[in-house]
Amino acid sequence: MPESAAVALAESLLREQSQRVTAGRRAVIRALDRLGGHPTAAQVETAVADDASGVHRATVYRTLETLATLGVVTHVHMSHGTTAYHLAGRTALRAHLHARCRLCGGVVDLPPDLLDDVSERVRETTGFTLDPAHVALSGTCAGCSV
Amino acid sequence: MPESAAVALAESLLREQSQRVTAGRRAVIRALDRLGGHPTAAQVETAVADDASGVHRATVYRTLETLATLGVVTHVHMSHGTTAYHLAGRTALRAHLHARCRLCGGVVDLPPDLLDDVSERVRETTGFTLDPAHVALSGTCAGCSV
DNA sequence: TTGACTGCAAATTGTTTGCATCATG
DNA sequence: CATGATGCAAACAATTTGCAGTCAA
Repeated sequence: MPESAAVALAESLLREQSQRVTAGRRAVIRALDRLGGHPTAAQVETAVADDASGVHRATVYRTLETLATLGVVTHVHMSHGTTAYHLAGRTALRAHLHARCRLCGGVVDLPPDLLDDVSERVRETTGFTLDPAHVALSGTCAGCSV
Repeated sequence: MPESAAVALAESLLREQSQRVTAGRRAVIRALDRLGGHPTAAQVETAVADDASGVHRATVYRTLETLATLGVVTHVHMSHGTTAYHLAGRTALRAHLHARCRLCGGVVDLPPDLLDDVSERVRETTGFTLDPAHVALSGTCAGCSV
């Protein structure tokens, strides 16, 4: 998906759900698009400040939460207590999984179906329904394992 | 493992590694033993206060960290940013996994080998080495799924 | 005795909230 | 022009740190 297309899509998703497209929200969406990867709210805040200054920290958090509930962005909780966000492309019918390197903090994407059979097994034996996309797994990445 | 045995074991593990056995540390260990389950640092703090008052919050955190590095306790990071602890029994050759209900906050234990083949697959394909015991998986428990 | 451990208070980090004001739809 | 979004400042929760005093070994 080309860069600005993701931004346009996000804005139209807002309008579809009769949400206001404000300068702050647009700045957050642009920042997410520009940053790519899995930025934390704090990183988005910094990026927004670089772009369109005057957008307050609280607005960034409120906007990210709103966008998440509208399905415009996806969020993952990281092991050390922060939350990472990224734009949910139209093609992302299902959110992929994440693993975060405990040493360098880098995040790698994992296939969405990675834990399907494990989830099934857990549900059968314990009644617990896993939602593996909601938290990042932990470990050490290839670069840090040397 | 009987209750006081776990406490005695923890203290001897401290001595073995030439660490001081102080009143504060003992209170933390007793609290962990008494609480059972997967208490957070804040819950341990409260329990310690009930038992032997005068132990400071900072001491509880420092003690839990020390005990963790010494292998006396195990810790798991929860999705909402807290950390849960429990005494690492001698028999726990390998730490089991955890899943936390996003609705009620309850923690269920999962078998240690649950993600063995998934981990293997991830390592082969991406070079990332998972450590699945380090973070709690997320989802909804049987009771909250109704 | 002495260095590790503790208490205290204050700083940090990440995030949220109440309220008055502002601007989108 | 009404309602929902924003800025601001202050509250928040969980955790950490510097420092001086204390105590286990």
